[in-house]
Amino acid sequence: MKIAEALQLFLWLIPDALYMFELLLQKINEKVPITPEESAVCKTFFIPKKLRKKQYLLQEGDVCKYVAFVEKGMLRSYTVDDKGTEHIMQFAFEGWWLSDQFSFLTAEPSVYNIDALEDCELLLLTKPAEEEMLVRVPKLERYFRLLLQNSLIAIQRRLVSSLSHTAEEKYRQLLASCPGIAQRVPQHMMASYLGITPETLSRLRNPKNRKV
Amino acid sequence: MKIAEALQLFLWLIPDALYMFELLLQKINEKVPITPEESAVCKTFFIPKKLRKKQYLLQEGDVCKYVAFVEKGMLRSYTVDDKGTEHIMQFAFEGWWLSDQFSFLTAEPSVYNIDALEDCELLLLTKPAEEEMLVRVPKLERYFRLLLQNSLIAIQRRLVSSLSHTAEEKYRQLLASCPGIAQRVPQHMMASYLGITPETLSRLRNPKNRKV
DNA sequence: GTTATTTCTTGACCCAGATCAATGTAATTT
DNA sequence: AAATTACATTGATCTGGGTCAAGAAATAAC
Repeated sequence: MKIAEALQLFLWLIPDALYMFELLLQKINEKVPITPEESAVCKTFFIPKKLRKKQYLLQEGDVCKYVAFVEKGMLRSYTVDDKGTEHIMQFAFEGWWLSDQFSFLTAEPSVYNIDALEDCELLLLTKPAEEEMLVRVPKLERYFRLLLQNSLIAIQRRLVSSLSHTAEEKYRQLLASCPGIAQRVPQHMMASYLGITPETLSRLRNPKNRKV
Repeated sequence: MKIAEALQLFLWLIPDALYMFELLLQKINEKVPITPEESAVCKTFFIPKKLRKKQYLLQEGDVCKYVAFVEKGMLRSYTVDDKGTEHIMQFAFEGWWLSDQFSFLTAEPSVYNIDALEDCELLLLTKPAEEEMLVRVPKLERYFRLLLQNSLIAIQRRLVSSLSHTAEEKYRQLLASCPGIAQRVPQHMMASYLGITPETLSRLRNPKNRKV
């Protein structure tokens, strides 16, 4: 608790870090209305962190110590296979959470890399901080359960899509579920996310280039 | 609570239903050791149910009211697309849990069907029963979190596999992660689970039939 | 035991998407 | 501004797995 109080004081002194919580609190309130007092308590548990483009938040082999809330910027998680090919598992934009749940929960080394695709402002939460926070603001249990639920549904939908849809259908579904992604993410990364080659994605975006 | 007590008494009168809890309690104890008293409390919340082969536990459009623990037998969950093709999402054997988490949690109509592939003995848990049980035996919170965690990891692994492996690799991975499945599940259902056609699966099982 | 269904195998053929390769076009770096 | 490096397009060609069709085995039904 001493550390949390010191952090609170620290944040007070740095106006820049103050409005970093805006989006987080807004997102929480959308699902679980909380009082200003609870908001204040909540804030004390997060570690603000800025990440420059291309910097790692997590590297394969390390234990994932944080779940990250994205206030600003964009990240991705991915694996690298034996041939050196990257396979993107997830993107995360403003208002999204990202971590390796498995490594975070079990404290086993992660098989994922997470890095910044743009300069980022993050709010990090450690396991002990999360637990203490849930004791102090029990309402948030619900919020975190909803998050887990949503990610389970999203990944199920993606699995079905990858098993029974064509490349084009998968691409359309991605655009629909995440509008604006095409403007921010390089094409070859979307291809990796969809499990298709960059060439195929390019072709289906420019129907003129289709084979005869 | 009255209902739970009545149920307890009822079970006492039917020796057949008594040993139905063996596997469940064993599975729980593997992950979260509980006392005999806690076991006894735990038992009162489950509804034993037998299901004949081909009977439904859940039909598309209905709300999923139960999570099911499989004491005996085997089930599957699946969707049917607009062309009438079945897409199998999951199998569940003895010692596994099965439900549509999304429908169960949100009480919205399910998009899945769940039916029995063999005669089954199940233990059903409703949402209110689950909540009450977790209050009475808080240790189980951990058990259920572990379950959710594991299913998230399993589905992630399957997604990676479906995006970047060949049909043969996916099949091998299925056999490895679920030994004995080939002896119990019809081949065309494994094909559906893997997102390939029955013909392709047949060919890769009999390498002689490979094309030249 | 015979018939009907369901499941599995095998063949011939086709196509979506991969691979290989070359060129064009931003972005970064120096 | 020139030079690297990273991304995107386009073409030519190949292939894993799909589709269609017809038997063969195995189960279930009567």
